[in-house]
Amino acid sequence: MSENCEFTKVLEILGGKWKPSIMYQLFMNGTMRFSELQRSLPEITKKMLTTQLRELEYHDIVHRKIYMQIPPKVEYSMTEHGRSLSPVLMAMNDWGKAHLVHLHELHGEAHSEKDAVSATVNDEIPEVEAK
Amino acid sequence: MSENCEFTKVLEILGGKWKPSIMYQLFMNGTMRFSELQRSLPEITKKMLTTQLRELEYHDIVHRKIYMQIPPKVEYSMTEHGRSLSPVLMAMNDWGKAHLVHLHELHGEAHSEKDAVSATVNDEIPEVEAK
DNA sequence: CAGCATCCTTATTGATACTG
DNA sequence: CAGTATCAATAAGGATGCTG
Repeated sequence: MSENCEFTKVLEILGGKWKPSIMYQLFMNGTMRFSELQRSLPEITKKMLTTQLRELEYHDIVHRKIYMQIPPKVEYSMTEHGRSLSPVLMAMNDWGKAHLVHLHELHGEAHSEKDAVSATVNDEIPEVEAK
Repeated sequence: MSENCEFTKVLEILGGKWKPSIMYQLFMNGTMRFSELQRSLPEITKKMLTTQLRELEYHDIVHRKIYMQIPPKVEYSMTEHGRSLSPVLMAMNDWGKAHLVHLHELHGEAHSEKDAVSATVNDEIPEVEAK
């Protein structure tokens, strides 16, 4: 129950479709400009990138350094606090590399996962163990 | 970019408001019945618990063992594959315990985080470094 | 007991156009 | 360049009641 709260909060911070990817980029490259991040994550829109960065900044995960100049220049980097997330990110990344393959073997890449979940069938009949 | 895909997929699997908590319970208690899980996570609804468990089952993270009897009895447990997620869960849990406190210091528990993010202000003026 | 079906509310993500 | 603003679409989450 308290555990539940922990995980929920942690997911608020690093959940979201792009946050782990953004953090990973910043871990790898150190300091990055807005446009660099956008190039690294080709599928993210400017709006989403801005939103996610603002949330990460709010949680003191990334630092935003604004250069007062024309044209504007803004650099993002992990904060001290943000760097403490490294083990979590790395654990996720490692697991992904090691185990996502397994899922592709289970069900081919094709169909929507939601449909597949709904379609769960029971062709399994474990032993009947009376109460 | 490939990294992005990794993280996105991993979040599909362990993202969702309750999945980490469910998995954590199963890690701690081994095998649990549906009703036991519900008691452990008092705020989850039956619908959400069912949905999340089905998704975890689809991804071969939890095993669902059905006893053909009246009244029904269903037991959930982590699969072999699911147990490989342990490092990720533990990293999240550790980080939560160690660093969530820090956030409470930054901004009091009160206001909605979304509002707070929107209200981010710039009273910070870093050095001006021309291009 | 362990769900499923239905309906509904909120949150997240995205496309597009405009701005200092 | 680094954003905002607006609008629209989709997804996630939840309340409630019914069922084998």
